Amino acid sequence: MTTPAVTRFAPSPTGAVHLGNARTALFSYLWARKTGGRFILRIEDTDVERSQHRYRDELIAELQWLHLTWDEGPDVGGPAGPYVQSERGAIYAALFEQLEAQGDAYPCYCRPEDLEIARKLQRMAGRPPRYPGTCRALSTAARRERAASGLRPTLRFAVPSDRVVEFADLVHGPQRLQTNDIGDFIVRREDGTASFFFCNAVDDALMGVTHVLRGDDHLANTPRQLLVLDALGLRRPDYGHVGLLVGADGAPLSKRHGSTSVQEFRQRGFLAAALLNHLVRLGHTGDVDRWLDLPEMPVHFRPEHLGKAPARFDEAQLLHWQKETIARLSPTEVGTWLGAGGDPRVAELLRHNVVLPKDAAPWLAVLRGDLPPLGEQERRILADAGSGFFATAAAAITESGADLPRLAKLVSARTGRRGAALYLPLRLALTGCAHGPELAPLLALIGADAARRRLESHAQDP
RNA sequence: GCUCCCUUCGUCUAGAGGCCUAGGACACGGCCCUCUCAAGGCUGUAACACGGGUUCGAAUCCCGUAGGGAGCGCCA
Repeated sequence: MTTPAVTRFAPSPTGAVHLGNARTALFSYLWARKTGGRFILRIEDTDVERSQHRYRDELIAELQWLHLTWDEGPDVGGPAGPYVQSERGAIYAALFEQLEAQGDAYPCYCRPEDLEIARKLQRMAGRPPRYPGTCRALSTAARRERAASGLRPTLRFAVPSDRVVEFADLVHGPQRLQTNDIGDFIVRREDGTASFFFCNAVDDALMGVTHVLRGDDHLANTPRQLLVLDALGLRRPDYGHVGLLVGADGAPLSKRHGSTSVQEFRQRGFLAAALLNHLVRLGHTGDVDRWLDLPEMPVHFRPEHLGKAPARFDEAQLLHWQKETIARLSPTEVGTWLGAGGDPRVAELLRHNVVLPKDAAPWLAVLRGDLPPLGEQERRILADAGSGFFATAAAAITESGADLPRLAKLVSARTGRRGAALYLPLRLALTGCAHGPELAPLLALIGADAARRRLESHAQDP
């Protein structure tokens, strides 16, 4: 358990960082930190169509926001660079050559349209859609002929027949798959770039990755990658396929579930530590229930407790960790989190009543003197206290100032009211709301003058 | 269609044949504390998908069924 694990996060810069990806990144990060190993960031941008620089920048920004720091990566370098796949063409080229020379790969001249048709036919015939092997047996002459006619081939891996690929999945246990169930797959596209099955596996091996944690959706594809690695004589990493992260309805997380990217949660005002605390419990159980700071998470991370079943993302639970996180923020941190940037006393006052920054708005309005309309029940409580009560209170505040204990003492002595009968009408007159933050600091912030005016406004009515 | 994977309270999960009249956390309800809300303390409701085996004994092992998911791409 103490052998240092080299793990990685290998996103493709084709969109915002999804929660599911963030979770596997977190698990990988924790594993490396737990064992004193290394955590690598690798950018898988072989899909030139969809990859964008801004996504890469965003992705890095989100990981930094989460404080998931990497030891090797595109920005910090490292011994196995470059860490961006689009810059690793030369490395792949040599490997393609080796594969071809060994007879483990062959050029394929089939056109996408033809393959599409073949797939359809196979499906209709009730057979799994697989590459029929058209180009596998092409003679050298035939290959030359096609090449001469200007066709640019892809490179296909020649999957050996009648063999069984076995591996021990870190979370699913022993796996075996017949090679006959796997069609020859493309390792190099027509444009010369490497395909996922190839470069993803190869880079893991080349970068010394020992443990690959990824989503369940890759489980069935792992044998292909193992085949490539074996053919190239590269070391197989251990693979762990964690159950997918799904929405509340059990369907794969998508836009219709609301926020699904790290960015969206950050923009809504969720704290990184809150997100981390929720994610670390999705499809994983540590050895403690309590809120954890990122630096102490590795100790409590238990790879053997990674789950196979899909986990539902439940915002109610995220909210809980958000509250826990807020409770641990320093006053200045609360201030910056709430935006306003202003008074630390305001931040301190609101921190227990706000889970997202937007929740602060009504209270900031109350401080400004912009009270919410009174409800039926609130009016009844005010009427019950009576205008005399508020006249007394307004008079008392000129003596006590914005000092609640003193004010309460005076008003209590003069009206005989105490407890809820005393505080509730005061709170209502002052804030317009029956519940909210502590009244004493609230009063102090409202100030004696504004408070007196609010009390007086209720002293008029009959 | 074929192959593979998954299935414990509403949710996240503990559980690796007897320790389980199934434990914890979140959510929900009640009580306490309290000017209110939040927090905190106590407490309650609530689950082994189904059907067969194996066994003295099964949430745990085996086989089926159902439901869900993934893969079979010049996406990753």
